Amino acid sequence: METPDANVRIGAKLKHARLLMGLSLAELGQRVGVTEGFLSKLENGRSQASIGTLHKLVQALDTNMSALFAEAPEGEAAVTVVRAGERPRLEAGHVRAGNNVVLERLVPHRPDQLLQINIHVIPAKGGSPDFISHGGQEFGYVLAGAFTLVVDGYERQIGEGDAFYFDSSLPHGYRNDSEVEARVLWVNTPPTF
Amino acid sequence: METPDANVRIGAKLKHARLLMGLSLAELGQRVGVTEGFLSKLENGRSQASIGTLHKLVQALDTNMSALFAEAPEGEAAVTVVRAGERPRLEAGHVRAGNNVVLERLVPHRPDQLLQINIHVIPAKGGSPDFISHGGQEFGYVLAGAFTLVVDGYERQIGEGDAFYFDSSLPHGYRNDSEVEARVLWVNTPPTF
DNA sequence: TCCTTTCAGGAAAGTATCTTGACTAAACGG
DNA sequence: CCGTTTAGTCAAGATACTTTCCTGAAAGGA
Repeated sequence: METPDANVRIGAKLKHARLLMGLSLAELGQRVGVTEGFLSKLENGRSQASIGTLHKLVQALDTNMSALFAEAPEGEAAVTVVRAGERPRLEAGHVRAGNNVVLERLVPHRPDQLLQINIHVIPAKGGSPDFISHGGQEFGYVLAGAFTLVVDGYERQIGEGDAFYFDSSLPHGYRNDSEVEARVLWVNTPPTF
Repeated sequence: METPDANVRIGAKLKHARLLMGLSLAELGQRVGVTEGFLSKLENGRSQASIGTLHKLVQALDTNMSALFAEAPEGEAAVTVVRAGERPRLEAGHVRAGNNVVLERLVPHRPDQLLQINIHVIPAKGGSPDFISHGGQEFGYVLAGAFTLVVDGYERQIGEGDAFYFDSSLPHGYRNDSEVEARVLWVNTPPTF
């Protein structure tokens, strides 16, 4: 009847995983076959899921049971850490994702978020599907490889270790003419597409 | 539909400032004396505010007019690129710089900047001088090495490729207990433009 | 066997936030 | 005056999440 912290802890992890995937309760519920309301209860520790449902959940959320049940190392949810091997990879569902570009989400997507940060993995000969413009500013840092950034009609070659910065209202896009995959850490603010 | 771009730019800044204050459209509207709906339109560049309303807005949002109206540079200068070998290195003059920590500035410091991004080079056995707290949110990505992040009195080991983010209002600092230098890409959303 | 209890999960109403389209009233140009 | 803008309101709508109440199946007793 009472809700021991165990439920709250695993609920919080479920929520975190879901936000990282950029899913709403309804979307996740549809994929897993449970209702929005039940998921809400789960995330807030007001209900428990069966093992079967939990299994489907961790699969849909790209996690595993042991991660879910791992004792919260210390209990402070104040800092969110996304470990190197544990980032959800999004191949679609983002304006920018297309033409084989894969995004690795580094911060969960939530309404009060000021920043939106992903690693854009641009395959050789790949690029953004088209040019977009919106509010805010953006920044990038090339972790590996090189690519061509196109902003407001001007092209620039950006290489490993280089950083760039521009206003999001200018039409922008990119492509990778090289023979190797490029990995770019990309920061947007504010997250309005 | 004269200058849609300007409206979008200002709108984005307004939204950013509002999120920084943690206000909803309704709350801000109540303080300033306009409706939720109108604010929504403003933030999305679908309407313009009068000077009077704008003035009340910047006051409520703790900004000023000139920051709102600051324009992004035009043409080729629109994109700022900082090449890998050409970053200014700051050994002092920054709140965070101390105890041998060196900052490599990735974006030039300008008044209209929404983001502040540096690579923190934390030497072995080095760390931030003390704990600070301010407005906004911050994010980091470990380029190399490992270090210990301390937020709200709670410690976490962060390794290469890991990412983290937290609310800047929590007291935070870091140190490097390891034997090798750590390089962390650090993103701050400054409380003012 | 019957009765009770428990609980995973559903249905749907409720709440909060943001968006949008239709409208109004005041300013402004001629 | 009169037509045109336009800053701003109003209310409906779209999402996303929460909560209350209900059900049906399993698991006990006794």
